[in-house]
Amino acid sequence: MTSPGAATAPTKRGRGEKSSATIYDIAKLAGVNPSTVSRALSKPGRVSAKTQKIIEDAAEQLNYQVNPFARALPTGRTQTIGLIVADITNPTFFDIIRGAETTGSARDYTLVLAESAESPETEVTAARRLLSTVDGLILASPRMDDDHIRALSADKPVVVINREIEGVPCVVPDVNKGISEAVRSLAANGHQKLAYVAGPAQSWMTGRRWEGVKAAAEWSKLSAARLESSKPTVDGGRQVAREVLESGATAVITYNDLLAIGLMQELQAGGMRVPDQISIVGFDDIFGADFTTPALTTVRSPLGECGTRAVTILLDVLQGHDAPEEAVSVETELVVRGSSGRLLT
Amino acid sequence: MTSPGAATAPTKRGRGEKSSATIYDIAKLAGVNPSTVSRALSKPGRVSAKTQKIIEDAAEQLNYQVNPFARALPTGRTQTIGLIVADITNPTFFDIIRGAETTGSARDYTLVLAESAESPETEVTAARRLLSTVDGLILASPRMDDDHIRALSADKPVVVINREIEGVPCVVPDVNKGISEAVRSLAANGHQKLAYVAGPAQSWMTGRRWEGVKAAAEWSKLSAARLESSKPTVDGGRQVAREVLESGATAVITYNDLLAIGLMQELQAGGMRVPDQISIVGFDDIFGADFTTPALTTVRSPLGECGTRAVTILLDVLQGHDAPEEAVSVETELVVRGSSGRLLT
DNA sequence: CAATTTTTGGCAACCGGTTGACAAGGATGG
DNA sequence: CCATCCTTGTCAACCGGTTGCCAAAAATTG
Repeated sequence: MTSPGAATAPTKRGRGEKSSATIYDIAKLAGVNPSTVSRALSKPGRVSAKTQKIIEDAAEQLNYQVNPFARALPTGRTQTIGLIVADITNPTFFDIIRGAETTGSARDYTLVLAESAESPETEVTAARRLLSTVDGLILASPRMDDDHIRALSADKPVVVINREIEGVPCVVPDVNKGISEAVRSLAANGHQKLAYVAGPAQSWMTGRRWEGVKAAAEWSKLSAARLESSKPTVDGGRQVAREVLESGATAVITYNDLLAIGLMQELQAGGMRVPDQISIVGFDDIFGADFTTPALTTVRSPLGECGTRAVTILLDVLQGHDAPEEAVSVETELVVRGSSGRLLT
Repeated sequence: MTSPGAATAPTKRGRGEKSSATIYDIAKLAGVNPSTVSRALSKPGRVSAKTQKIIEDAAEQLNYQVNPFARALPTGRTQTIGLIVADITNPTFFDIIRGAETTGSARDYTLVLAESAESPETEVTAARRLLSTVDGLILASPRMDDDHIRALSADKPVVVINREIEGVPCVVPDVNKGISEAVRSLAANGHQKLAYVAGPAQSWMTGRRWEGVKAAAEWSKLSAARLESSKPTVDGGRQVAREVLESGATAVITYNDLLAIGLMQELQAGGMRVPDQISIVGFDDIFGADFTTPALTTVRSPLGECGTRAVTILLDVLQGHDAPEEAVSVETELVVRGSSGRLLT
């Protein structure tokens, strides 16, 4: 213990006690049958307190760890949940991943991560592959169509984030609160022409957000125009800048923060002053949204909470509880920073 | 086939062909022994081309997928690699995760992710837990001590990113090139007093970077002072701003970009102009480093490549190749953006 | 104290693959 | 044409747990 100095080869493959003990070893040591060990360790109350203790001590002594595969084989339970995101690079998912990982591991579930690279086909493949090795699946902003998702969901529990699908448990930020706050704030600052920069067509959310913006604008008596972006990234934001200018809008709400940041950079590069000449409001409040100058005003979606909620629902379903009938909605809110404000002409 | 219109309940748990076929089903269909099926499917060349074909067709027809658990049980091979990062929230790891996931899934390995929340103990626990279910492990910027890592590495292949450990394969950005570029560039811009803002004490990298800075500064005849930060985040950067000012340095290199961004924000809030009055250089070139105004000059570590290389080495080792004797080093380079430049007094 | 019910532990089959040992069948060589 | 070697498929054991069924033991009851 004290001085490992004379050890032969520290890097050698462990042979001795390393290769983990089995319930058979425990059974021998405790003088009982392997099945009793199995029961003592996984069916609380099934064996007497006395034997339980003996077995637990033996297990402790042998430094026993269940072999997850041996367990999974007959039971199908893997203590593992899968998470598929469209794009690992996209910071929107960072918080979701984090929320899911944290909540999962708090309940002794391991998170398995896969990426679909924004492609519906890759997504389906990845989902199928994962599904066979996990107890349940979380799809964050899935790109595949509803039927595929329902098919997966027929096999094992599935929870969807950022999209509503009839018959599948969903966690969806309720955009309306945040959007109306945003639009009201813009209206209060004297804006009259509003533009919405949309995201990818496969994204269910982009439509949802546009509707919210349209409705809120109507309510506040603003005009709202919808512009399309090539891709929902900083680059896409830069590319849409010209169209924004041409639209004559003085306030822009974008499908996500990345677009907003790119848009702002491009407009500033062209000499526009934000927010004096144009206000920009993003969506999601991703990591880095406050790195910009001015810092980005944005409608925050509690992404971390989405991850957490999704895992919670999933694990509840796995324990036999019913999934919530309706989509679980989490609140969004406007985070006012420097990129939106009064028009100075 | 054509019209499933009259199907009873599409969402019902699949019973029929859903619950996947086994090699026994294939064997029956193909009229051979299950073990022949096993060989046909995993030992190329072991069965005759004719039977091979028959079996493959049958497998196809039954839509066969191996049961990973059944396979893992006798062999120990899981087609899975584990990745442990200190903090999922820290964007430094985003690219590593991404690189690892992409490379892994290209070679049909699934990535399992765990977080240590910056705690050495949690990290050891997570590592132990993961180790039993994966074929190999990647530790990104591990916080646990060398001996723990060697112990893990004695059990299964381990690759370390961002730290060098004798006897364990490592992928480490070679900071010297980037640092000397940075220091030279600062010197060329007339700076004479340099400060380095260090990261957490457990981080092996922070020392390494400080040494690089010290050596390069000496070489370029600059003075270099080392300042400590409370934590390697935006907030930590803000807190260290006063010390930086007091140090009298006109150029600052920080342990990472987060610190640099926080520092810059705080200095700007206090009326300092960057880079006119003070130059700031970060480290890593994380996502968002170019969101700031001015955009952050930084020493880029090719994090994505680190992830990729680590996975490659790991999979090579798993296939029986030898691990590289020495730490694999990937190049760093200075990315000059707006936050560094000539001093205007 | 015997009869009955409840606890508790053991036996053995099973989950779905893998693999060493072996024998039948085919090819080759002397 | 027979001996020999190689190819190819089969048998059976095994990986490490889980679980239904049963019987022995213990606890309860009349």
